[in-house]
Order: sequence, then structure tokens, then C-alpha cells
Amino acid sequence: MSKQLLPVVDVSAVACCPPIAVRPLETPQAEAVAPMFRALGDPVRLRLMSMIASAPETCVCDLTPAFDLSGPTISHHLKVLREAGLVDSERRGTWVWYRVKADAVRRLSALLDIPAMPATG
Amino acid sequence: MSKQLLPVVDVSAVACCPPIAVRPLETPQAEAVAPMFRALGDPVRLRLMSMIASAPETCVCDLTPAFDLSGPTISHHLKVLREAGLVDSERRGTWVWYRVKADAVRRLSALLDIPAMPATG
DNA sequence: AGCCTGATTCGAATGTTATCGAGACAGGGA
DNA sequence: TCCCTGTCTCGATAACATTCGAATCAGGCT
Repeated sequence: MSKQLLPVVDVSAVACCPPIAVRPLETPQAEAVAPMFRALGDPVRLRLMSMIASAPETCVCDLTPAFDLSGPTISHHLKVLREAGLVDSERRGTWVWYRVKADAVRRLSALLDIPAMPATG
Repeated sequence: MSKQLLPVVDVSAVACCPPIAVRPLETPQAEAVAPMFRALGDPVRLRLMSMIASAPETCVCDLTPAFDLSGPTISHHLKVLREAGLVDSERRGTWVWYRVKADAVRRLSALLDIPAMPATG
């Protein structure tokens, strides 16, 4: 619960490009980043993402029953998150475990940074 | 170019809910937020958003020629951003001006905050 | 009024996404 | 080995998105 004063913005988080409010995103960067936002742009995936990010690791077997959807559908959404580079998966024995790729998420967060005061005050 | 040390996370930015990594997002919140991410999930809209956010105000007449797309198509994408609550528009005389809704964008950024150290260190 | 330019809405064509059931694959245990 | 459970892939379908040209609306000028 203690406040973290340390690295509020870490360097790797902005490796891609400055926040969108700093200067217009170039087309190639926009094309690289958009799939990540698109992946988060579905309520089911956003909840999956949040469940995965809220724990060090999450088993698919814990994700699926949280939704009123078929197994294949959850699997599909997880694949979209994986292909967007937002999560990693690893099979260990019977179960498959998902982990959030924190750096990728931080990069998105940094991209949305907006200065408290707009340019002209 | 000077570093901003001031309000890194402001309260209103998390009015909706804690960051997705803190605890699993509930369905209603996920459904409220997902359309915003979806709106950002297209390269054209991401660039539009970035152009709008990079200046206090931007005229549609400056946005359209930056793309290899028809006027109606740009207009459609702007509508998606508007309906997602990410930008505001105002007609002043002949032209229509777009402004970013900074609070909404900050809320998204805050939602993606991930602690530097995962729970278990 | 009549016209011109800028922006949006409308309708249609094409492409992409969400979802499912059926089937395949992986690993553990009888 | 055979089966059982968990997860993923495949193929189909229905819903939604992107894009355009044509038409419409809003304001300024002549």
C-alpha cells in the first residue's frame, strides 16, 4: 500500500514513441500500436486482461468459467491478446497459464499520458 | 521539454475504477471502457487522435488532407472518436474544430497503470 | 436569393470479427 | 494402452466495420 515514488515513467515504456499528445503519431507507429488497443477494445478481452493482470499468473481453467461463453470463444480472445503482445502463455502439465506482459501495457499507458496543463495553459 | 513532476495520477482519472492490474474489472465497467479502446484500435483513428491531442484545437480541414482517405471516411472515424467520448467538436463558422477530452484519455492511461513490481516481487 | 466550400449523413459493397459446435491435440492416470 | 479432462484449431454463420460516392446540411460571399 505504500506510495511508489520511484520510476513513474520508465524509459522502455516510451521506447516506441512519445505520448500521442506530444506530437502526431506517424503511420507506421500507429499501425504497430493500434492492434494492442484493438485487442483491449472488447469487453470480454478487457476483463480477461484484467483478470490476468491482477494475479502473477492465471490458469485458463479459472478464466473460462467467469464468462457465459464457450471454451473456444475464450480461447479465441486469449489468442487475440497473445498476438497483440499483451500476454504470454505457458503450458505446465494439464493447464495453460497466462501472464500479462507488463512492459507492453506500460507502453500503452505512457502513450496516453497527457500533460495536466494543455500547451496554451 | 522540462520534466513534469506534478500530478502524476490525478484522482478524477481513476474515478471509473482501479487499474486493471489491481483487481478484475467488472462486466459493466468493461463494457463502458471497451468502446474507448476500440476507438483507438484503428491506425487512422489513432493518428487522428494524436493529431488532435497534439494541439489545443484542430480543424477537420487540417486532418483530412493528412490521409489518403475520402472526406466522409475521415468524418466517420471522427464520429467514432466522438461517440467514444474521446474528443469534442465545435463548429465555428465554416470550419469544425476538434479538441481532445483530456480527462477521458487520462482515465484510460490510469486504467493501464501497472505497478513496477508485480505482487510477488 | 443563389452559389461555393467544408463537413456530415446516407446507402451499398466489401472485409473483418465474434461466436459456436465438432474435432484435434496434450498430458495425466487407470 | 485407453480414456478423461483441459485447451486449441477448424469451418461455418451472423453481426459489425471500413470505405466510397452521392446527397444533404451549414455558413459565408456575391
